[in-house]
Amino acid sequence: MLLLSAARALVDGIDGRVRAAGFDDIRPAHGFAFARVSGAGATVTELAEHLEITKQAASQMAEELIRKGYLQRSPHPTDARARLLTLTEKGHACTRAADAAAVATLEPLGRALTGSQKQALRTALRQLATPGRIRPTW
Amino acid sequence: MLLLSAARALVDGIDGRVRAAGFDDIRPAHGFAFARVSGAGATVTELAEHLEITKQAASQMAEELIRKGYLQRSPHPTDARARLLTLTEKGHACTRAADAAAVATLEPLGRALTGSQKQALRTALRQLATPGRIRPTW
DNA sequence: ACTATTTAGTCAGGCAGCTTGACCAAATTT
DNA sequence: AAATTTGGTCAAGCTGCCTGACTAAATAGT
Repeated sequence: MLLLSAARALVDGIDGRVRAAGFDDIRPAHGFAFARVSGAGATVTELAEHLEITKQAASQMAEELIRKGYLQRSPHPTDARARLLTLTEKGHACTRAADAAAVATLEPLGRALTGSQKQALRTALRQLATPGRIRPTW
Repeated sequence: MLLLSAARALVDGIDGRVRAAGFDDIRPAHGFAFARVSGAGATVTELAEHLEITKQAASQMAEELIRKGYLQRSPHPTDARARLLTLTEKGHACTRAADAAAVATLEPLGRALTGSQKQALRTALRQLATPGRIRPTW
């Protein structure tokens, strides 16, 4: 229960700060999409695999984020079927805000724990976490 | 990310084991309902508050869990408007299975950590967790 | 080189789980 | 005893996901 509550508090904390920063038309789930698209970009199919949803659902989400100005589509450099999704400047600004929000949310925790406690925390979470399977969909 | 992944792994682990135990017609969200209903029981309104959803949604969920044999309705002892939701024997069996599933899922973690590491983990999670707001709905 | 299969993506329709709004009956307040 | 609040349901609608069917480009097989 503590673990679930902490996870929820983290998501709520980040979401609240991101919204407060002016990005109030997106949901936490979109953050997981941004994480995959940032960097070299991603195709709809790659996004779908990362989020563990169907291509159709990923396509809809991409459409929404494009419409809202966070993503853009460009022709894929090597595959004429595919189209590359990348962050717009607004998308980059939003991920920067999310990073800052995460830091701010975790800051009191960072101050409250000693170095060895942080280490123990990482160890425990890593022990439990399954690689991949990040996005909570329940 | 580690924290979210760990939370997801915990939920997936419990869900998988509960399903494997034969309770394959319910979702993790129902576990949070059982937690509130178990004990002295609860009304639809109390359930709604606990799950942070509307009364209508809680009513539907209760209806479903009654239909599937996990809950039962009885007249409320002191309020003729209200009806008390309680666990059936099947509901109790399911919560026992869920408890066992949680223990089994966390068992490797328990073996891997020293006492002081467990203590540090609790401290850290408690620091972050908001009282109430357990159910992850994002 | 030509056919067959796979892969990236979209269109269409449907469903589950939630919402808001309107309402009734019992309890509580004034 | 009238007015308000509270517990619960009915009805309708929305959203985010799903399955199924399809097109076009890439890749594999012969």
